[in-house]
Amino acid sequence: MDGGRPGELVDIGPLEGSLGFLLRLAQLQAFDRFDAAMGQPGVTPGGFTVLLVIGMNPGVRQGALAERLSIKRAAMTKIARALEKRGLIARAVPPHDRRTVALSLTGAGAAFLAERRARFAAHEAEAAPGLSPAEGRQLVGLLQKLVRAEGEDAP
Amino acid sequence: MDGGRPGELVDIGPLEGSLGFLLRLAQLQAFDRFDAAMGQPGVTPGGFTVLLVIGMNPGVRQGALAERLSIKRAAMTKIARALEKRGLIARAVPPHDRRTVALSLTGAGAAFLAERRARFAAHEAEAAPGLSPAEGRQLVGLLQKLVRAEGEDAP
DNA sequence: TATTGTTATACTCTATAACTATA
DNA sequence: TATAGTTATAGAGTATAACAATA
Repeated sequence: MDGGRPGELVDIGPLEGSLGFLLRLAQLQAFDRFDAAMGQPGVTPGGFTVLLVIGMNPGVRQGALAERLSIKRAAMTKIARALEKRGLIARAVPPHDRRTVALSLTGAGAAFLAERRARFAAHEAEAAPGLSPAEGRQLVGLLQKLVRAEGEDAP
Repeated sequence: MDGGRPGELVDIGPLEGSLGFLLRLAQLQAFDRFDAAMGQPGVTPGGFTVLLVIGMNPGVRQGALAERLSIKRAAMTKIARALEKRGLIARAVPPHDRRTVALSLTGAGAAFLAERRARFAAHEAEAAPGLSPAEGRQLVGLLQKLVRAEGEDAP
């Protein structure tokens, strides 16, 4: 697993300090850690995220949720349908605007979320293996700053 | 495009400081920036990465390349085949171990890479929009530390 | 006309398992 | 038997375009 037998050394040159490459590796690692922490009965990071945010915003419009999470509307439809099919969320059409769909947790969804929320909190607490708590906070702060700069024309 | 009309506010709670969620947003942004910088005639970040590393390690074994880039062998087969089909790399079976495949750039591949390498360097230079150069280096440093801690049992 | 959600399609990336040919 | 590459298959994620219902 060391990846470095003599004769097998591979020089990745400028990738060593490439933000894009490092983000990919970090996300692969984050996925693995999420799976390990949240465990067995099928929750993807995306699905959990959606459940969590619906729980915090009962009746949230499906499109508003998609926009907030940077998920395309078409993709959100699939996610929401799947969660509804599993009985974790309810989808209702409000009378005042019948184009929209309001999302909320079912009892089962709330229970499901409650049970995993503690695991998620623990997962986030030991968020960054190999980094001190201060470094972890620093990393999060830098990423927030980076992400907020997205698409802004005038700094 | 502001995503914040009254009545549309969506509280994402613990996601605000979630490393996994921020990594996803940052990677989406990095993809967009890569596309904008590298432009038109089809190079995915993955394909470019593979080309770049083959260029720096002529004759590299396909499996060693996959391991170094954290790409599964099966996936690397598809990528290498596609690059070969486009005439950008050559695949050769060395006589001393005929199970393996050694990868190298063709003339066209070398030209293709040379033409894009400057663009990539420029892309990396302005790597982190909204971050100062010092913050950018700090972010890269923290990600490197995070990624290196991956799978290590004894710190 | 514009917006919301839906469907269809496609492409990338990832993961797994079974197969082959070599060692 | 072990390894390198291949193939097949599956799933998640993303992106686009066209569509229906509603505003």
